[in-house]
Amino acid sequence: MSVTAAAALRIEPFKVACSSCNLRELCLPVGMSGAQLDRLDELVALRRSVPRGEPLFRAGDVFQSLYAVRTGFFKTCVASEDGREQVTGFQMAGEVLGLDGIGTERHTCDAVALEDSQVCAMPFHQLEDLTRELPDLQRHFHKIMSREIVREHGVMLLLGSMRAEERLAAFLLNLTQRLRARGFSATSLVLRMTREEIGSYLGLKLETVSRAFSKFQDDGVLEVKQRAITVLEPERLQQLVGQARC
Amino acid sequence: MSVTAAAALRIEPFKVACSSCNLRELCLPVGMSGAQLDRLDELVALRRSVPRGEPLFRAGDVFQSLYAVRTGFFKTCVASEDGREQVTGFQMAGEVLGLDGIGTERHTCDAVALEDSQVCAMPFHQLEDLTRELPDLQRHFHKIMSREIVREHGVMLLLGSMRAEERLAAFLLNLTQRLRARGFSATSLVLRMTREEIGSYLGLKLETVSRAFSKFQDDGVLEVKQRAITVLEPERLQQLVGQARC
DNA sequence: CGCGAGCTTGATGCCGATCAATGCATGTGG
DNA sequence: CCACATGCATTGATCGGCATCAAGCTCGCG
Repeated sequence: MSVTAAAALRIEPFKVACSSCNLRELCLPVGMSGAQLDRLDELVALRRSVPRGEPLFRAGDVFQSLYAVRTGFFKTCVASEDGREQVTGFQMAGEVLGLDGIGTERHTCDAVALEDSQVCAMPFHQLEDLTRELPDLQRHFHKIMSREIVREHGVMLLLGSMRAEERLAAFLLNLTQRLRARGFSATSLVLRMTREEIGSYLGLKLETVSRAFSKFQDDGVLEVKQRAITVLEPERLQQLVGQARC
Repeated sequence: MSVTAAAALRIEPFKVACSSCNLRELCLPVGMSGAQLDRLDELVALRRSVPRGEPLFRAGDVFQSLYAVRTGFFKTCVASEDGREQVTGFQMAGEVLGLDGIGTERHTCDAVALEDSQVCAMPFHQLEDLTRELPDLQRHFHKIMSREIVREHGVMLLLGSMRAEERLAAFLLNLTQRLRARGFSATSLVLRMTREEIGSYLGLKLETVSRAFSKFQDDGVLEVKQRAITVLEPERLQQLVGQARC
């Protein structure tokens, strides 16, 4: 589908429904009953397509909705005044985007599609209203926010105390785990992001990321063909992450 | 009343009440009316004292309550299996502890008092119930979680792309801002944490933190006497943080 | 007073940044 | 179909910032 055709279909003609979505075990509706799902369906009325390279939202944009990734892949990144940029996360199907905007009513980071993607938009104030009626939904929403905080703790640990190869190993293990949870192979994957984006996320330069990939390949831990990665020895990646520094 | 509540009241005979707390403009009750505050007062029935060096909770503990710091100072830290530790934050009066535990029903980090401290415990399930009745409280609670996410984005930027002196400058500016919001001097402060804890938070070794302090002192930006810091030229700290890398 | 925890300061070395060149895949126009 | 441009990745050489190792120093406290 061309970019312009995708734009024309910005409001999808198909009925968007959590109740019939194959991501409902990963997304916001986890653990909700049929009647509850119907209520959520009313809320999630809008599906949006985001072509590769385009932002779903930008820092400074007024915050209105949370977004659940339906298909595709995103990165979120923050920037300081002087232009330094930091990728703060990568999001795949079933994951939620936009939590950063709740605090200030404006988004504080950019969310950019790394491939042609679709999201479900959930107007936040309506979602808040609904969570007051549906305790299960409220509970789950709070868990999603809390887990994001815990995930970021993990990234801080990585950035604060791991060496380059350990960081990349942790990153790859995290990716494969999330892919496996979505029914994909845990051993072969195609990276959606560049070496530079991986580096930004891991606090490394792209050359260092590239060297680490090559090292892993030389050691027989991975097979690397540009962005196509095959994990040959996952347990050695695991070792690397759990290893003491020096 | 539970045994533990009775114990706490023996230590602390005063009625704990958000409505009469001088932190109500910084803490959970921000922007709430008198009637709403009364409801919150019912919830926050328990005050707990935590002596310096003692944990308020530990990773693995069952999650039951959020805690608002009333007096004192805390650090939170996560550890990986191999013993690496990362300080993920420092919390002062009016700030909330325990958000990490919501996702898994267990705490995922340690919260340790850096000086003799007091916290208000808020049983989380009761808080959730109350937020369903008080939209203002719900809104504010969501903002607190979101701001924690945004704060961590900032730390990721710091850890991923700043050099040692920039990190320390950013840290000091953040501390002084928060102290000023509490009515303290923005120029003179006493650090509650060791060089090692600062280093852990900033992804540096304690020697590097110490050298950066000395450098700032030599440059006339700070006066450093062990943990007593005087900021002589805040604008130069600000410069440092906003500066491009090389 | 002497001990110990925490802090400072110096010397050295290493990891990853930087600079630079080359390789490789994709796309575009002649 | 080839020539060429472009974006991304790899690889090598060099450099620099921070970690590491190792003494001293300061201050509070029993």
